[in-house]
Amino acid sequence: MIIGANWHCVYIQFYYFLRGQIGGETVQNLSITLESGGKTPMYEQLYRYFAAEIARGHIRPGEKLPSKRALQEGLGISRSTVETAYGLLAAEGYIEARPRSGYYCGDLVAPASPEPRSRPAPEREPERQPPRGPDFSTASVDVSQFPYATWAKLNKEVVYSSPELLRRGHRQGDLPLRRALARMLGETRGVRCAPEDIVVGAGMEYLTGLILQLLPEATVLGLEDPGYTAMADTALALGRQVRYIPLDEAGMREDELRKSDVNVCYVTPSHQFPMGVTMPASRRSRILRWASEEPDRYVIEDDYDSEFRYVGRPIPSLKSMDDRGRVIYVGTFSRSLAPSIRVAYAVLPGPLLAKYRALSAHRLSTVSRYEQAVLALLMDTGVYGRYLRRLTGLYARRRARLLAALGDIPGIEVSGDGGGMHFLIMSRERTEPELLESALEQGLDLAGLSRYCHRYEPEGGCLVLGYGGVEEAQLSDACERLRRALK
Amino acid sequence: MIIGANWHCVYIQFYYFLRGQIGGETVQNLSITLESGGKTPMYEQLYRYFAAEIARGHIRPGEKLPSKRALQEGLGISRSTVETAYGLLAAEGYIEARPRSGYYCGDLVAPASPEPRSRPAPEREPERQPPRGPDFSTASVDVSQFPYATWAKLNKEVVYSSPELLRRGHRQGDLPLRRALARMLGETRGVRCAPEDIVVGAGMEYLTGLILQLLPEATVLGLEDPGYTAMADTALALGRQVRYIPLDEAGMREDELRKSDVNVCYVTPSHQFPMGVTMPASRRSRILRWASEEPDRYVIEDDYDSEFRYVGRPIPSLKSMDDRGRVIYVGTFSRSLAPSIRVAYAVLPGPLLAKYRALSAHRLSTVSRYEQAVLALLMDTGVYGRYLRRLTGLYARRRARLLAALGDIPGIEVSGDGGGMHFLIMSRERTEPELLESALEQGLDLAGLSRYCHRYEPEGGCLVLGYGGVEEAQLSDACERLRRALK
DNA sequence: GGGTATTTGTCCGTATGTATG
DNA sequence: TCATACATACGGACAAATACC
Repeated sequence: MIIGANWHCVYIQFYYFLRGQIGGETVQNLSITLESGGKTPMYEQLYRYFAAEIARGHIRPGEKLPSKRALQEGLGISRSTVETAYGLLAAEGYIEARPRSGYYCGDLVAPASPEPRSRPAPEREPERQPPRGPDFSTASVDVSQFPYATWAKLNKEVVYSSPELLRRGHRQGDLPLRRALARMLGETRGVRCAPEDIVVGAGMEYLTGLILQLLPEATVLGLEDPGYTAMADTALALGRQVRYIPLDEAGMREDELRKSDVNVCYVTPSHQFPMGVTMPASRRSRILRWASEEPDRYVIEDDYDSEFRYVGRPIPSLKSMDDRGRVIYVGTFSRSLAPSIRVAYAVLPGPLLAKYRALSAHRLSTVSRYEQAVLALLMDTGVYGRYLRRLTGLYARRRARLLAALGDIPGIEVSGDGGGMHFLIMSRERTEPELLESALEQGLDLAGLSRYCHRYEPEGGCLVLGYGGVEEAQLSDACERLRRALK
Repeated sequence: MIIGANWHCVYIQFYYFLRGQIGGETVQNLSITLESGGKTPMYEQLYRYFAAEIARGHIRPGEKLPSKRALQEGLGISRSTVETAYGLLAAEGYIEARPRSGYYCGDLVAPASPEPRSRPAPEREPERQPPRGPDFSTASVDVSQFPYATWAKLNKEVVYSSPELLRRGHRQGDLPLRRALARMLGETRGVRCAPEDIVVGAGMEYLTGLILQLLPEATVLGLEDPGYTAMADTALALGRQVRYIPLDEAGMREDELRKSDVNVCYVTPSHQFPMGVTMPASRRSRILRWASEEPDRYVIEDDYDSEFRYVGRPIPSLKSMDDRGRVIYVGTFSRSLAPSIRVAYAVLPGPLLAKYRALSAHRLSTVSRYEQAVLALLMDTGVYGRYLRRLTGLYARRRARLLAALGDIPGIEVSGDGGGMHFLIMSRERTEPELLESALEQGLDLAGLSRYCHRYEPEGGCLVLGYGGVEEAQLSDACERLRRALK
């Protein structure tokens, strides 16, 4: 850039939206920089720009050019400048005018394929392939029963209901949703809370990040080992210290918790991930006692997969047993409704709620108000409850078929299958890599337990088998492959 | 709790969704704890629970009770247990059975008003009142023209399009949206980027928080003074150091920036908030030069309100002039579409993108995929572009009327009115509190400049007047009130 | 609005433990 | 010790009502 010429140079952006097709074609970015006061008049710069773009095939035959007014406003120049340029282009057949419709690119001079842009796109991240074999990932859930029609109908109602829903909502989430959540949590999880105690946010990761920001910087977070690795990532990204607390058959060990310097622990009592154990009431009250012994101790209760339980009776949530305000309860719709519905919720104890309100004075909830309203209606009308029950039945049948298929294989033990959408397969005779390899030979991409472990070393090989995403039609085949892999 | 009796005690949560009405009624949480193996049989406990709830009016006449199967599954007990309990209740008139429909609360024994729950709700946060006078807040935007019908139609199409949209999407945001964004940014802001460089997130606050997490912990963030206060809140909550850099009539002062120890600065070049100045190309290139001089320096360009510009020519975005990969470009749909649509986007330079990918290995995008798809369609079909042009015209007319109304008032100066949805009113004769008070006398709740200032002290009184939210019907009245307040 | 799948009260056979004779 | 009755708890089959598409 020549200094001095700067003052005569005005950069102008090209303001224009293609009437594009949705699909796989290459994105074409048009961008002009015009100079006024230079030796080339502006109309000529415009003319040259479009002529070149058309000649290179970046604007293709039949494509609509921006209207004169759009260019005028977008570029901040006079309409006659655009008119002169378009006149030149039209005279030479680059474009043709359709009165009262617009200018369209002519079909005379286009090369066969558009010339590539000068700057190459950076290395593409490979897009996700649709999996061919059965999907035993613990992250997948069944969406085949999703109430599409109801969702679409409620959405339409909600959009047309009031312009108010386009304006700024409540930062903790809109009241109807929080009210519905408070009722649901009371009825299904024994969590007595008011809508005022609830914060709604865009997904569990966002919400746990938010909670960690509400806790003092000196917080030492205790995580389950093995456990949910994303929680560790979130904590470390926020600069919080992390300790790994071993589990036993009742969940996080309270004695180990006491030996550590942890002051906030994160647990999944209803169906521990990945071990699948359910924390019994005795351990729950021990953990609560630990939390109540120091003023800044908290328990983050991730009520993971509590919606799905097949054997035994429900155990009350930690939060429902918490009379000291030591439990931060979090839950999500990602697994009960769909992973792409990014709504999670937290019930905050008073001090944290106050800190949240002070911290996020100017913030809004991170969830679209339309989606909040649809969800609230879904719960209030009972559709969500019925859907949950149907899903539970579906998963229960799927689990039963899988367990039956695995039942008579010698040397294999299944555990953690009382609820949720995954269980563990343990083999004393074969190691995890051996198991994974023979699964891969059957076309099964399974997960080993070790990826969730920090210090813990399982005896023998362990696989974590999620069945939420296994399609019903593939189930027989999936069972067969599993049997062959594990035999 | 009696130790020893623990082993015979099984807690059971009441699993049940009301077929509720949507509305203002008090939330009623029901929750049972049953004991099996004690001396009272379970059906009797159930019976007593419901009888008490009905007698207290917590379950009201005509209300539906949970189905036998819902209770059976939810409580993990037998259906006949529920049946016995319901039979007793029905025999005594508490409830009545409607075959093949459900059990409903009878209307014989209900008290006039429900007995309050034992635990009182915590102090309620006052819900937002709808403002009566004209809304001159800078946070409000005009949603009267929002394409409701198109939004609802596209949403329906999207919901029915594919179950794939319920599954886990791309963590940076789905490709169609990023592709549409890349094209739009190229066309309107000269930002040449690939969809791979874009990260979509739930609102500007979330995204800036994310970006700050990608920057080293030792980062010192330079903010505009006066400026957007939420950015400071976000940075401080994440434990980042903050410096305030003064402005001049060209935006953030580069000389002051150099004097400071800042290595990442946050600027709003297109229409500075709140001063409303547009950073000229010369200052932009100076800021860019500053950023390129040290390896860890970055500029966060918040292209705030760049969509709306009324005078002069567009100035290219900083990002479009950035050939060293020093600019993090961020934008949002909150102001161009609606505040409740929580979608913002960032264009990350290579190293930060790599860090993002490493950090968020297991995360998903925080925006609902349905909403992403609708937005992509809105852009691809040109609806969004046309809507933006219509909005620009609307705001331009509104601005003109306001400026005309203020034009002949002596002692008043207007500035920062070249674009966006707000401008500044300065008075050399009256102080800010005086101005605010006389505005309040006219029923106008205006914002003073001082609330956005850290060290900066404006000469005379300054008001920040946002006109995005002033309703068209109220405009004449609003002008009149303003004139009276400022005279 | 109409066809289909699911939900729901009802009825009924079964199992287990306890009290009674 | 054994037979019987009863109380309590469990789950399958059926047809109507309802929800969902």
